[in-house]
Amino acid sequence: MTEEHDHFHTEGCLGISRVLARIGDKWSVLIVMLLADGPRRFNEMKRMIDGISQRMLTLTLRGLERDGLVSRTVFPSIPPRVDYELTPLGHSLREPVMALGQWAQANLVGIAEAQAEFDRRSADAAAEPPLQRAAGMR
Amino acid sequence: MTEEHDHFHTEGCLGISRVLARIGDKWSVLIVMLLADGPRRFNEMKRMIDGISQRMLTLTLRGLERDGLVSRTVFPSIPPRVDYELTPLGHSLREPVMALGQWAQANLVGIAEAQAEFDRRSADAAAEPPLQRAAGMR
DNA sequence: CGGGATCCACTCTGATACTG
DNA sequence: CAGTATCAGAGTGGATCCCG
Repeated sequence: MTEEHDHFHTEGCLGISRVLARIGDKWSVLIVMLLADGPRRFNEMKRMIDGISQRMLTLTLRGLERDGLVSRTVFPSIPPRVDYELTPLGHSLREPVMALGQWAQANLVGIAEAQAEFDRRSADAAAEPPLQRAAGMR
Repeated sequence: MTEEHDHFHTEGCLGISRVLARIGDKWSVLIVMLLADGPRRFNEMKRMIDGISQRMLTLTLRGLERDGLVSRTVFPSIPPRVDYELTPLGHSLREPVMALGQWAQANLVGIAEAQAEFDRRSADAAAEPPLQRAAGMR
């Protein structure tokens, strides 16, 4: 069942990769956080996120629904109405995600600084001649 | 700077997408967890993870180094030796990641069950005729 | 040993058009 | 309104070869 291409101490973090594969995409977390306030309709969510295409909203909601994080309720009315809502499991995911978000905000500047310095040093390294002039290239 | 294609309550979760874009890839978390035990050499890590290609190991380490999560130390010996180590920032990331991992493990079965039922219902839906037989479904 | 460079396969995402 | 279907482009990851 569980493929073990990583054979160190898998016990501690086998599920992380799984979870990250699901919520690590571009929209899942945004949708979960959006649904945290309560049920939403399809186009309502589309408008609120609006960088998202209807395709990705559909696909992401399907994935979340498949994993039991989101429930889908169809009202057979005219016009049709479909509500998406966080399941208890989906709500429970909010806590660790929020923790990650708090870490992110707490360290945003630190990361930005590290990036800036890394890029600066990379630029420096690229600026100096790539050839060895140690032998006295005349 | 910060593009706002999501205009709901961005304050609460703007950094999450950033962080997920970094650690949400296939190997970053694995590497961070691996380095949690202490410094490791390049090929040593490659052997321990072993599903990974040298390319992705290099790329992932570069990304982590750029964000200040991992430090790279070169020993100019023969053969060359390079150690990778978690920075304090990298170590601090372990906590929220572990929280996510614990959530994952706590809910692995629930997710698997949800997936199984979803797939089962999808199969059912695909099996029955795609045309409406509503006129006679009493 | 620790990479860099290149090529290729696959996936993910978005844009567009059509359906019930 | 709430999707589905198809296509095209970008991005991601792997395999291979090469270099210091």
